[in-house]
Amino acid sequence: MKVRLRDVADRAGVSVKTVSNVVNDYVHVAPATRSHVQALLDEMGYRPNLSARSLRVGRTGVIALALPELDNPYFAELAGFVVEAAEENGWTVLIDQTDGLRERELFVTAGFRHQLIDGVILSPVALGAEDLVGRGPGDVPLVLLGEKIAEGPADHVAVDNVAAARTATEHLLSRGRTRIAVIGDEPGPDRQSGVAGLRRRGWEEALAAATLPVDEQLVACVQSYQREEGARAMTALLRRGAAPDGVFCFNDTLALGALRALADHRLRAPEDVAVVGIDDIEDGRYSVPTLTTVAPDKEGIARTAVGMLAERLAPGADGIPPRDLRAPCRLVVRESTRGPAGRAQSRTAGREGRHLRR
Amino acid sequence: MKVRLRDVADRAGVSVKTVSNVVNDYVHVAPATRSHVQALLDEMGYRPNLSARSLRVGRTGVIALALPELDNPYFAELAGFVVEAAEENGWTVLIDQTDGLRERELFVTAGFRHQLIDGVILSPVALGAEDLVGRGPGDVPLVLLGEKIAEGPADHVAVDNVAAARTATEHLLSRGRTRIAVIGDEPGPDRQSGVAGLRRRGWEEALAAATLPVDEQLVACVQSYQREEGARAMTALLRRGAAPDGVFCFNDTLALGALRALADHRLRAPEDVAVVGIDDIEDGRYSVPTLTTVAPDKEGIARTAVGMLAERLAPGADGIPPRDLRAPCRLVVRESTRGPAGRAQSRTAGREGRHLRR
DNA sequence: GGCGGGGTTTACAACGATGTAACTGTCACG
DNA sequence: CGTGACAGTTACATCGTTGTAAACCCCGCC
Repeated sequence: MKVRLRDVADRAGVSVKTVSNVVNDYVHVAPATRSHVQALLDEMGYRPNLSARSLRVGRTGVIALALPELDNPYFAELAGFVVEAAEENGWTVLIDQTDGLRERELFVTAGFRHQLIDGVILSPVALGAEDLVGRGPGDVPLVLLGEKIAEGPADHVAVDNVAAARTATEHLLSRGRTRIAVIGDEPGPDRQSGVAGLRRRGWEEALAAATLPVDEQLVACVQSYQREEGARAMTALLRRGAAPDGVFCFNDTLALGALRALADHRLRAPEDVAVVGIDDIEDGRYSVPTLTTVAPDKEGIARTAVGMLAERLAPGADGIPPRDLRAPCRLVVRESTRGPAGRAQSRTAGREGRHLRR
Repeated sequence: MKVRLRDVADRAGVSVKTVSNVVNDYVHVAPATRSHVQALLDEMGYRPNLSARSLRVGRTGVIALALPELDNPYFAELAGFVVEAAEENGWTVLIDQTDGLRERELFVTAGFRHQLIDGVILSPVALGAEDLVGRGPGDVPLVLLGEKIAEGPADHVAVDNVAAARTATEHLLSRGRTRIAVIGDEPGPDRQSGVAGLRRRGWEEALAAATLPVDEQLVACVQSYQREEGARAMTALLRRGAAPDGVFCFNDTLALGALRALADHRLRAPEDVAVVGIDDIEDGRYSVPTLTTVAPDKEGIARTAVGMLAERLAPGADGIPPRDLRAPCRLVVRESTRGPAGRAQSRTAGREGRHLRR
């Protein structure tokens, strides 16, 4: 059933290596031999055994993408872009779900599926820079996504979280809101370095620039970045008395949860409370109301990450010091801070991004 | 940097095979030898070269999951479950995005990444049963998801689309709706066999059982199953004059798009138009209004698919004829057909499914 | 006619792991 | 004391592919 070089070689009456040469477009093959062998290759349906090839050449053409969870739309969309970018490099993507568990993240960086993957793109949740010391040129090339580990020993791509958060907050301020809450702070050890800490800092900076005080009553913590928690946090904020007139959620799923909670309390966005998120996930373009958000350049992030891996894998790239790139992001204003659009405008909702690949 | 069996064997003063035996928990190894070798394995940080191992044993422990698109929440959630189920079998999942393209789907079934993957789970969009003739026991084991190719030459898992659609329609009927539209029909060659055809048939059956006529004015076609198309189709329905009082959308993303279009037209769900979808995606639990849906057992589908692959890969399973399994689904009633819940009730929204893996 | 130099082809040895079969011992048993 | 049985260990071949270096052939040139 399986056709090997050997089988083709036997029938063609040439050596195995010659067939191999044809397969690999080696230059010095006589035209007659080439076409003869090629015909047999096609006829017999030869497919190279990639295990054997990779044992020999040390590359598999597979890279791993390790994400906390796939059912978070942000990661799902990002994964889609990574798969696309990888494909342009002739790579296939193996996806791993870490669930944000330290153990699994460590496993991934340590060379998960040893020798079966050429490189790893990881979006760490639990890992800190200290977990990566001791990584050397002998380890699998690693590219980190997101803010958790900046200035570590590995390549790194992220949005500028502080700037993004400031943009979101400033937008709420520009809409005349003065009691601006945040949803998404995370109590815990890495309050400074984590995503939450950075986004919170952006919020504080924007408030300070507007000479507004930081009111701890307006900070809602969450356990995870999912809709459920956003709804819970919003409800908690509303219960605390003096309600906010604007909420900056640390991501879109939290924001969608918050919108849902507002609806439960018969409050309207943006009239009663204006809501902003970060991520620009597809859902936010069709929610009721549509969600204002700070959109990271997901495609750019994916391409950059894949590109960095490509460079690491190129020969003689061992010496390159770890790089740290920022991806741009832009504000996308929708109904949750602007109010319902007219019909003409609203019908174009959702056309902002790419869609419908086919 | 890389540690091979050979390296460990040299330092331990034993043969390569003995080290291999320790690694693989072979029984006949003297306890003293075992602990000695094990200590060295740990110290030197040995990791098996999976390329070499798979060349030898013919298995890689990697299965491929080929989906039309990852940014559709239904597929993203399904992918998450497949990754989980695969992991319990010690497998890793390689994800491929077919974009619903025939060419790519064919490529996948033909043994994509030859010898690097042990099996394939494919959710076909463009492929028909005729494309799979000629698959033999020598090919990669294949499990199909979804309705496109029933009774083909490969294993198959799907929800009973006709029943699901009937359930959805009957629910609308039970809420007193009589002008029930559908969104999601697809004009084209496989009108009968495709998902759209089956779901449409369920709708017709339910109407017939209620002695209601099928009104072609109430059928809205789409180009894809995304929010944008749902919104477009809903708008089209509203423009056609006699508006529907209920809409059955062939999936949840279409339904969310439809809800959005209703909001644009200042219409309320369910008061003016009741809306039902299929898929039970996370977004529908938090949308405004929350979305009534027919929920397939995604986790069950994933486990079944992985389980079928497992059986195919078990020794001596070549003879098993292709199997065809149906996954159950159940109606989940939410606001889009029931009206807003009281506060106490609404606070439990979203707790229906599993959440928060960590 | 021998020699050098190319294009073309080949034999052989890897890559790192594991299955097979054979080789040691050691012990029990007749 | 010879014989088996069996635990423990090993040498060797093998999986399918590709890099290396050498062989081969044909041609032109001295």
